[in-house]
Amino acid sequence: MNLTKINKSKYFSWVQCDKKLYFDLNLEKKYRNIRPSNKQQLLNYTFEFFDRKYKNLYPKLTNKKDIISSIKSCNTFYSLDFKLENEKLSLHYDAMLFENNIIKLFIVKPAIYPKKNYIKELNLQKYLLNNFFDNEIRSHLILINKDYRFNEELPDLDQYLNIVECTEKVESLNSNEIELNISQINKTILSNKLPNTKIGSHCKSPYQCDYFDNCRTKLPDFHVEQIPNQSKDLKQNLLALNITDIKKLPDMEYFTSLQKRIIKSVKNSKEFISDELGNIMNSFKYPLFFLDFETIISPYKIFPNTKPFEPIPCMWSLHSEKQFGVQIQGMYENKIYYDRYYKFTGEDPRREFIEKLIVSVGSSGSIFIYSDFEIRILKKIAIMFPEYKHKIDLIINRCVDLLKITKKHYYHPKFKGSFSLKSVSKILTKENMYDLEFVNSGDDASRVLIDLITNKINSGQRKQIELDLLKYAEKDTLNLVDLYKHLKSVSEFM
DNA sequence: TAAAATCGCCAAACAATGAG
DNA sequence: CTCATTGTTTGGCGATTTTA
Repeated sequence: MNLTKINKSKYFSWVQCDKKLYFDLNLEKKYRNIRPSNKQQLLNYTFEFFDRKYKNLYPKLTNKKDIISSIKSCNTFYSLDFKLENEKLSLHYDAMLFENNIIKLFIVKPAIYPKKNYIKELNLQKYLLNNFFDNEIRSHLILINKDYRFNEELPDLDQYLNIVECTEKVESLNSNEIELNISQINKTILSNKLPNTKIGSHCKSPYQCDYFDNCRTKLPDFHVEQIPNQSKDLKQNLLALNITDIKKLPDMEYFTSLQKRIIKSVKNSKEFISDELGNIMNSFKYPLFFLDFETIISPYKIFPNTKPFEPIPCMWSLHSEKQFGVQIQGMYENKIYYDRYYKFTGEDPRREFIEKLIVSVGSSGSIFIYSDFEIRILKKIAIMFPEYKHKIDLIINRCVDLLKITKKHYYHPKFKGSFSLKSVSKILTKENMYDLEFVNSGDDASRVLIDLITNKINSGQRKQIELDLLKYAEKDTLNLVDLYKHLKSVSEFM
């Protein structure tokens, strides 16, 4: 019988959760959420960097045989993008350098600091190398220097790439564990039975599992994992209690006030409305604005004069209610206006973004936002365009964070412990389903936005995707309007 | 009485959350 | 990834109390 060789993806699937590996092997691809990798461009940069540095010094080897014989005979070389395997493991290596009898190992990651799971990856690669050679191995990560400033030219790789040596961190890990893991993984693969692993923090760490929902179909609607801000202690206590349903929880002291409120609301199937909500909802000044920004974030250059991972504002959406509502045929109706800005052409939108926004929000009235994201972006813009700093500060002072108000003064069992605008919107009566073809979440929106701006979308689909994105952005601020109306109406009965 | 244990307070460190 | 915010845990430090 031929054992399936373990590769990196299988190994780390299992490390996260044995059930995840089972699903990887047994569920059809269509049920899986395949995300496009962000890594290729950085790999290309790395190859370019190594070629430029070592092409004239050392031979560049590509196949396993040459690599093995060169190391055995102490001949320097470098090698990019190759595969190494023994009878159990098959791994892909980004880059390697062999000089002074030392193997230098490199893994490329579009990130800015070395994370624990990257170190584990290096450790696995090192383990396989140790199977072939006794040489000293030094481990490195090729990351991105977040302080690098893109200019008109191609990035200066000496500055842009951040090569970090992690040998010590890798050596602090236990490599006996790998051997054990491998035999366990083989057992899991061979038995091919669904493991009955319970849900837990591993479902999101280090990455949110593709099968997150698969493991939750038969669980109580109000599972204790939905209780937010759980401390380590609380997690342990809940585990020890062995109660998974919030409704069955006994009264306990060690919950925070927010947690207690949520539990009470779930148990009574009743929303929570604070006494002060009414006053707060009556304290805002017309005209009312509802504002949302869309930004793009990328490790790579999109516009000159930006840094890696710096959010670049490209689009805003603004609903407004100019005056107090009037009664129309018995219904309390307010006229809502809509205004927006966007630029998908590939030119830097930042100046126009702020200039148009300043005009549109005028000089008075409360501006509702959700989270402080918009404020933070505005502060950055103010640094960039000091001539607008004063006007921007005035806008910031008019901002009201509906997230903060909601979290403190309102709860509905359907929030399921989450105060994100998406879960909060679920209680609003109007049809709020995100049911567009291309854009159905904030994630989709930012991905699509960046694809539009960097012109990665073919012209056939472009029009439709633009429309979807615009509709999505409009819906997002409309959700904010509806949330405002909802909070106002529930507080009026108090 | 001196050393050890305990307490209270504060600041620093850490973790979780939201947005994109 | 970032960054602000909020809440929690941790560590330091002196003062007080307990113990041998």
